[in-house]
Amino acid sequence: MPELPEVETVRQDLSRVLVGQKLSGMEVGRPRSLRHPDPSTAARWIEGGTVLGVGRVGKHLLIEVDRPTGDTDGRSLVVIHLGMSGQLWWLPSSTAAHRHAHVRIFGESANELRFVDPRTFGWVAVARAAEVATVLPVLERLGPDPLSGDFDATVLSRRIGHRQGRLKALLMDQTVVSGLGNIYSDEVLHAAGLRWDRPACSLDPREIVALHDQIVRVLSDAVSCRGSSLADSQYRDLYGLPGRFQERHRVYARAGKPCARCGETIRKERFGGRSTFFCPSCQT
DNA sequence: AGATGTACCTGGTGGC
DNA sequence: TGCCACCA
DNA sequence: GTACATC
Repeated sequence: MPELPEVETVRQDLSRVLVGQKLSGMEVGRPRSLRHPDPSTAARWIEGGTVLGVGRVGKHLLIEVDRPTGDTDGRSLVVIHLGMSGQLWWLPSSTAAHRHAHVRIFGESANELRFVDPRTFGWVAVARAAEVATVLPVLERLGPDPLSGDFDATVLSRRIGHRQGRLKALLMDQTVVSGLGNIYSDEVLHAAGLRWDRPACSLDPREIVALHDQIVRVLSDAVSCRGSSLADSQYRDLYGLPGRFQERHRVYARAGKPCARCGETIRKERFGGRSTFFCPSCQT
């Protein structure tokens, strides 16, 4: 399941191969995977354009394309969310078709960007720069990205406010802070020594600082390890290679094993229909 | 506002 | 081997 | 991973 570190890893690799690349077309195999607009209009908006840069906010990838032929303004944005099982592959466009390759974006170098997504929860959207906010309101509602400049303990404290909900729900709420999912919220909470079911507003200033610091530290470490690839899992980078951060997980998928910090047995509980891992002793 | 359940999908795993 | 419940 | 309905 791609979260911020996995998306950031793909962004870095994508930036290397895509910036300066001229795009020659786009093909949509599964309409459901294209959020906006229709396939032929989407193709028209990127055809002949050159990639200026690849950005990211939270779990969203933003590919910036200039439009030399542009009808209104000069730029388009290709926005991609990988959902639970989405992958992006950069390969020769002659490579054999794949059952779950739902969107293909062709580069001039005879390579293509393939959006592969078995579970189909991910999506691709194309928007003209001026209409992004209108067409994808979800982007406007995102909370600060932890690896950007606008996230500090004060911001986090203000965003926690008087929220009574559980800490893990807060971390996974993309409108509070963007990029954390099931794996990294568990890892961050363990690193900060906080229980997942603490009411968010029960944190004292010292704990808020610890939480902020560990959000930044855990995500940064995970990026430098190129993300997490679970045993049965879905995440692979642009070239099909797994990340290494799963080797550093301290709680996620480690139920029954000893806590690396205190030796107590890691527990697994159910929260919001998904697994939550924590140390019952050193997370308070 | 918060908690809970359901829906959207496919594929791999482990049990019997 | 097939079917199925369970998980991501 | 997310959106939405319901208590």
